Amino acid sequence: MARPRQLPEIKRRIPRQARAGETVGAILEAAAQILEAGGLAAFTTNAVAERAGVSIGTLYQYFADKNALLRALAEREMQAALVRVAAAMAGDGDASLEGRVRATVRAIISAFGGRQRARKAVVQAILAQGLGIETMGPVAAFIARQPQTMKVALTREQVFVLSRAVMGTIRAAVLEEQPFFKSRVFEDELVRLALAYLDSLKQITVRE
Amino acid sequence: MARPRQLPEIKRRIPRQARAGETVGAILEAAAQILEAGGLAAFTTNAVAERAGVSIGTLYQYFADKNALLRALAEREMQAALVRVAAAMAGDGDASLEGRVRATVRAIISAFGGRQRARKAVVQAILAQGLGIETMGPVAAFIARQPQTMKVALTREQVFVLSRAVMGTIRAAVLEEQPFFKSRVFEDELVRLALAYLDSLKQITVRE
Amino acid sequence: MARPRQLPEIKRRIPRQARAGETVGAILEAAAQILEAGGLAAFTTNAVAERAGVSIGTLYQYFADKNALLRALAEREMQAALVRVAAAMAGDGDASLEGRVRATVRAIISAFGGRQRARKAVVQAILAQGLGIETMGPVAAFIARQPQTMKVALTREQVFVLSRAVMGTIRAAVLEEQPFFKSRVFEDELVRLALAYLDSLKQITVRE
Amino acid sequence: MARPRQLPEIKRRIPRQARAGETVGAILEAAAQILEAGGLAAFTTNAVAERAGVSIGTLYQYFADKNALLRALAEREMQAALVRVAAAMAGDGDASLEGRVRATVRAIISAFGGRQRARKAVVQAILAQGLGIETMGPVAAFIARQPQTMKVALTREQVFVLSRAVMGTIRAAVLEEQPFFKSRVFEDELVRLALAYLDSLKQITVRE
DNA sequence: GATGAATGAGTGTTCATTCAT
DNA sequence: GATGAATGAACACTCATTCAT
Repeated sequence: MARPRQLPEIKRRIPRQARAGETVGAILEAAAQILEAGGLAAFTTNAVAERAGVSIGTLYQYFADKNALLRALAEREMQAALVRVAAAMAGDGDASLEGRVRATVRAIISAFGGRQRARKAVVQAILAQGLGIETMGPVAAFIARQPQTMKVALTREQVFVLSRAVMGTIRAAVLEEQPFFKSRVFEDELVRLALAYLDSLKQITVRE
Repeated sequence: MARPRQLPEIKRRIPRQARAGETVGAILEAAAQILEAGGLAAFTTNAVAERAGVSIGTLYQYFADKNALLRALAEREMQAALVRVAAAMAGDGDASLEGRVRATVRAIISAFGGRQRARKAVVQAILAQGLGIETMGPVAAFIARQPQTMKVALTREQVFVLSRAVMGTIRAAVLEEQPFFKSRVFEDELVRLALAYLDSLKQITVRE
Repeated sequence: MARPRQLPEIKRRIPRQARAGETVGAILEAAAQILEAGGLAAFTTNAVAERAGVSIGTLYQYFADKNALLRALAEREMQAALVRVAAAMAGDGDASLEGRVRATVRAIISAFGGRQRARKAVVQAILAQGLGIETMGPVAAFIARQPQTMKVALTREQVFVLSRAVMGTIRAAVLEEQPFFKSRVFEDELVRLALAYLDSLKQITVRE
Repeated sequence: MARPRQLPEIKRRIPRQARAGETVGAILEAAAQILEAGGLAAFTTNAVAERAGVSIGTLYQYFADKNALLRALAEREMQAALVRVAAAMAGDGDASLEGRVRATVRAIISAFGGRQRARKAVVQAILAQGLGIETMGPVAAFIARQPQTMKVALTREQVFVLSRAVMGTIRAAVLEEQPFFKSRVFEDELVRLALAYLDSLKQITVRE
């Protein structure tokens, strides 16, 4: 009959017992599965709770509302993507620009490879919340940092264009479910795109 | 969006009278306004009907369901974008590759410039319906056609990368509401991106 | 996922068809019955809709929320009480002060006589909404007007004490479900209370 | 408030240790504070437990359910009011009828003076439980006893009218949050009301 | 063709209460 | 005795859609 509002907080309760940690994990995993199986339309708090094997009340003990759950999921997914990218780069001996660009592109593609639908839904949901790509920030920032190892100083517009062109193309391939998504050919073209753009910047920079 | 499923048909009734045509137009315009003002959350069939000044029953006389309305709106917007792109190219004397690329980029940007929120919402909604960019196909196809005027034959992956890189970056700027969205600098970088990629293809093609 | 707020309005839709008018009446009647039968605890919007024989959606087509329904009910009840009081006075030939006071007291008591529980619940609910007795204002104002026919000018505190003493006592009898509620003896004491207070005011006024 | 019914018992466990006594006290104080700060809407068992610094489980160790907590609170408040009334009378040398009536009225008013919101909420809640004024009984009984020191024997209806008229008027002032609530003028009128009524009874009694 | 009253499945969310630890 | 994670019935409310008029 009345609802006092609070500031948006992702988690309502910090789990202090071991059991609680498992519960949160189960809920997030269930959320990802629901999203994967039925997209955003099937993503209801009741459905998530049921699949997680917990009561709806328990879900709300850890997540303030539906959006908080979505945000937490997005963060988890993005964190995982970041780890993959970093790992891919660390394990690669090829320190050339192309080597690094390729490793990054590949890591992002493979990060989007599993559970495409879930990721798609998460992306959509995040956008719908108006949170923009900021939530995906870590990955974008990571991409943005790479050119700094070159002698080229990028403007913010150039960083934006480079990172969004690569990620936007990958995202389009995911969303459109393109068959060549994981092919070597596609990867090659993305690498070419990034290198060509960086190369054109270097020439200009040198020229001036 | 709930209820019994039927074959997806955009329009339930083809308007044959002038009055009916006006009604459809009014509904679509109302839909765009609602979307612009309140985003997807405010986009309810009742709200659209009310703003259009028709009864909810009348709305359903022309649109099978909410999604059909959204699809029709997307088509209208895309058609308009296409007209702008074509017009921009026709009116420009600069027939060089850069001239054409720039005109295209500018047309797309300006197409997204008005009613950003509405367009954002439409894009989200279209994606949510799983229709992918196919609905945006005409524009993508248009972009894809341009390189053919060069001596370069593009593979489908290359067409995809080129078109999605440009559109994806623009879309990201829209969705993230970047301040430099309509700046000349941003436009320059997009042009550079496209030209650099095309240039890298030419070299390779020539080489082989 | 989001809820735009609106100003509190009692009715959401003004019924324009005959059918709608009946529906509103049925809903209010059902609300009164539910309240009468089970008190505030049983008063759920779903229960009211079901008893009214309409869908929950229809209820919300006419009442913005649960409180709006309660407010509408309170107004209806208070209006009815007012009519009874006015009618009681008009039909009585005894124009003496005691005659008028007695008629008023009797009308109020009998107004509270039917559907006591419903009235009790309405009163509680109105108070819980923080609307205070203002909603019951018409009756209180009516009471307040009576002494003006005497030669006594009452201060606002005196009007308050007189009206609330009478109504408060009656209300207490209702809420406590006192057995003597409708007895002549109880009525006599209320009349005595009002007359004694008025009399004490007159003496003072005269004196000064 | 839902769930299986049991016999109404206020306290589930009688605290025998000092620590337990403090716990009960802390819970009641927390309950009063919550009520004062946020009204009945904010009064949840979890909120009370949290503010009291005990776990929800502990709260339920001492109070069978939410209503029991409310009842205990009402009793505590009423007891405190009673003490004030008694103290006010004992310390007053003016043993005249008016002196005693005035002291009583003043004590009740001041009892309602602090933490008005909490008291208002308690009153509402008690009424909502259908417990009526019986819980407030001690005070009413106390009031009722006063006239016995006179030579007037009151009927139960007269006791009821006298006590409820005074308390009802004060309660109305609290609930309506009247600005003159603590003014001398208001107190005067209440005293006048009580004396006038008592006086009218004496005359009648004497006459017959 | 148009209307708009009516529908009702479905959603997010709360909170009193229990019980294993 | 104390804890707090878990429960789940219950509720208010929305909105796409239908169909009698």
